[in-house]
Formats: sequence, structure tokens, C-alpha cells
Amino acid sequence: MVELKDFRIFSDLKGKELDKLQEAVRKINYGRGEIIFQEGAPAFGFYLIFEGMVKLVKRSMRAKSQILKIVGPGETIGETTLFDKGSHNAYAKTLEPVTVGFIERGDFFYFLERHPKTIFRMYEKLSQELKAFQNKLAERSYSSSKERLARLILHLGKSGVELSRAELAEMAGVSSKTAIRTLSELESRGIIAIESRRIKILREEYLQKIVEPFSTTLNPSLII
Amino acid sequence: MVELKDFRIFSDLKGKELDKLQEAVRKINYGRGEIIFQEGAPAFGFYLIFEGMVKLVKRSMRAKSQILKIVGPGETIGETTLFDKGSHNAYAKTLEPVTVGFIERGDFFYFLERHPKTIFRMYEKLSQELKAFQNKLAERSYSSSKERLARLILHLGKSGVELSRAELAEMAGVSSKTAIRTLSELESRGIIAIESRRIKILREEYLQKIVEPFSTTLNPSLII
DNA sequence: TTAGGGATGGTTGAGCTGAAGGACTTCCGT
DNA sequence: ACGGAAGTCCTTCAGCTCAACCATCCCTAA
Repeated sequence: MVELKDFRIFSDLKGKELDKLQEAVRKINYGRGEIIFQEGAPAFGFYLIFEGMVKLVKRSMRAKSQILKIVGPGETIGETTLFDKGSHNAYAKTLEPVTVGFIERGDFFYFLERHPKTIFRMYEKLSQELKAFQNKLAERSYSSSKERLARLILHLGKSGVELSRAELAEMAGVSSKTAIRTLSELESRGIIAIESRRIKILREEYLQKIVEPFSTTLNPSLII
Repeated sequence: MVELKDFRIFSDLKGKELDKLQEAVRKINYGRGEIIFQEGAPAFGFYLIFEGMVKLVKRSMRAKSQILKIVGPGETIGETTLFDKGSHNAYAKTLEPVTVGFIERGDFFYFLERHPKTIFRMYEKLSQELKAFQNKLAERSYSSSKERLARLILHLGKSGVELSRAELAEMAGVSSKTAIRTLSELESRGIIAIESRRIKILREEYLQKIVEPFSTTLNPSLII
């Protein structure tokens, strides 16, 4: 179980400041598969994840959903609602038993007024997140389902999260059938090994090769 | 030409504070079609747009590009590089003659230390932007090219920006042929009127109808 | 304890189709 | 009158949908 000091956004707070912050944190436990907040629900603060993995998902009218991201200990959810007093843009569902810390908006403002440097770290985090989504959006235009899945496997490979085929599909933005087919193909070619939900990367070079042609590394000759 | 006080992120600064900030701003003029910063180029600060429209674009190795957004007076570009000292994630190109104000990172930090409340407004802005991109990403998974184009037309209709077919395509994430075909179809059905690059919406209801089925309004019956 | 029966998740094949791409022509501004 | 943008037509194919089937896991009742 991580502590407040392990959150990157609080990395430059000292012991006493962390203690002050601690007072504003209310810990809540969830079982596996529980909803932390619903899409469209009014937001009153944000959440620190102390333990367990959580998925952030946007639902569509049709059956399809898009998993925006999967976050774990040391990360936050709902932090985009801090200032606009609006509602949650996606729903958050636990992938396993989870412990979060909830901080009410007002309490956090009170803290921020005294320790404004914290918001700088949060701005930095948000910037990175924004860039990540800009990249994902562009990736959707450029690359095929196979490439997106390969990139996803490379990305998840390190984190060790275990997801269902449907969840992988909802992350990569493909149908579950396509995800299944692609995974089977990669397995039969000896590039990955699958044991139920655990995907092991056997030949990273091959995955890289699938991904490479569209990597963000810019080909100088293409710069106008 | 807008002034500093017209920028939403500076909306709660007073006259004297704005004057102080003004000192850090260096104005630069660009002609139509010029690059303000290149994708991958190191970033030294950020830009305020005082006049003219600018497109932010990510390029892929293939011919395809993705227009991330189109911004105009009162908005900023490059503000995601403020804290991470990295490089630009996309390139910025003017759509018409443009006047920007460049603020060097160091100068802005100096200002922020004295006026920390500004960063709150900027965080708010960034949050909204992040949500917008999350929504766009989800939209890519859900909706057909026709729906995305319809939504884009509705969105641009109000702003009055004039774009080429290729640019419309690069915003919606479709091929230029598809964009052309869809526009022609909408025009022949009397839903929009096109005179060269100016798109006029004749029957908004019809566009809404194309878009509706996937609107972000949540169908309560779908909430688990 | 074991056998049935859901429910959930995974797999596979076949066919369809939306949208991309290529090749050309036409239009229009400079 | 030239070059780039816009438009048209036709072909092709990636990936979705439909449909059927299998594998697990968990619950309940005999």
C-alpha cells in the first residue's frame, strides 16, 4: 500500500505538509468490479489510489465502450473536475480490491492556498496526460488495429495488469473479435505467450517491428 | 486584436498585474501558412494568440496528419511544455496572418511565483482540454465517418473558420475523399450549403439527427 | 460430494460493408 | 495557362457483425 509521499504530485511536500494533507483524506475500500464514480455524476472532489487497479471508461449509447486509461497506486482519478465543479466525464471501476483516498474539493483548495507549489506538479501531470491523449487520438487515425494492439501489449507488458479480451479491445478501440484474432495470431507466431489473461512478451523485437513504422520518431525528410 | 485581459486564463488579474505580465510578452507576427513551432522542436516557453487562427497538427510517418485543434485569439499554444522542459508534441501552423505573444518559461515562472492564482485558471483550462480529447478519442471508436464529419460541421459552423477539404478530413480523422463525398451528399440533401470553403448550415436539426445517437447524453437504462 | 445449470468469457468461421486508395477529370485562383 | 484543390468513379480490403460453439467458474440442489 503506497502512502501520500509516494504520489508524484506530492513529491515535493515535506513531512509536516503531508500530515496536514493527510487530514483531508478519507480512505474508502472497494471490492473487485465496483464503481467508484459514475459517468455524468456530479463531482465533489478527487481520488488518490492507494492500492489496486482502476479503469476509467467512457460509455457510448451503443454497446461500445472506450477505456480511457488504467491507473494504479500513486495515481489520481477525477482530478479534472477540481476547478470546473462539473460532473465526471467517465466512470471509474475497480479491476480488483481497491483502496482510495477521497479529498473534498473545498478541503483541497484550503490546502492549496497554503501550499500552492502542489498545483504545479499537478499541472505537469495533467500536461503529460493531455499529450498522451493527443497521441492516442492521432494513433487512431494512422494505424491499423494490429498496430494499436501491438502497441498496447508492449505498453501493458511492463505493468503486468491482467485484462479480459474485451477490455483489451476497449482500450485499443477494436472489436473484441479482432482483438482475439490478433492475439491468437501473435501467439501462433511465437511472439507472445498467453495463459488465460496473462500475456507474456516473448519477442519484443517483433512487436516493435509492427509498431515502428508509425512511431512518433519523426522522419526528418517529412518535415515541411 | 485581443489584449492580455481578454485571455480567460488571465481573467482574474488586475491592471497592474497585467502590466507586469505584459513585460514578459514578446510579440511576433507570422504570415499565412507559416510554422510557429515544429513538432519535436525543443520548447522554451508558450504562446498567446492575439490575432488569427492557428492549427495544431501531429504528423505521421505516412502521409496522414491529424489536426488536434484549431485555436484563435485569446487562446494559448505550447502551454503543455511549461513544466516538463520537453519538446513540442505537435506543430503549429497559421491559417492566416497571425500575431502571437511569446512568453519564455523562466519569465513566466517568475510571474507565477508572484501571482500563483494564474496557474489555477490554467489548470482549469487544461482539464477541459483533456476532457475534450478523451471525448474525441471515444468518439473515434463509436462513430462512423459521417457522424464525425457532421459533428465537426456543427462545431465549426459557429466558429466560422474556413478550411480546405483536406483539413476537414484531417480534423475528423477520415480520408479527404470521404470528406468530399460526405459534404457533397449533405449539400445535395439540402442540409448544408457550400460556397468554396465556406460551409453554411441550412438544417441544423438534420445534422443533430445524424449526431444524436451517440451524443454524450447518457441513456439512464445503460447505466449499470 | 457431485451433478446439473447458468452466466461469463473466449474462439472460430463466413460474409458484408464502410471507407481507403488509385487514377482521372474538372474547377478555380493567381 | 499552369498548379493545386476539389470532385468522381471504381476497386479493394480491413475489420465489423452475425452466429454458432466451447471452456470455465460458480451456485444450488440432490
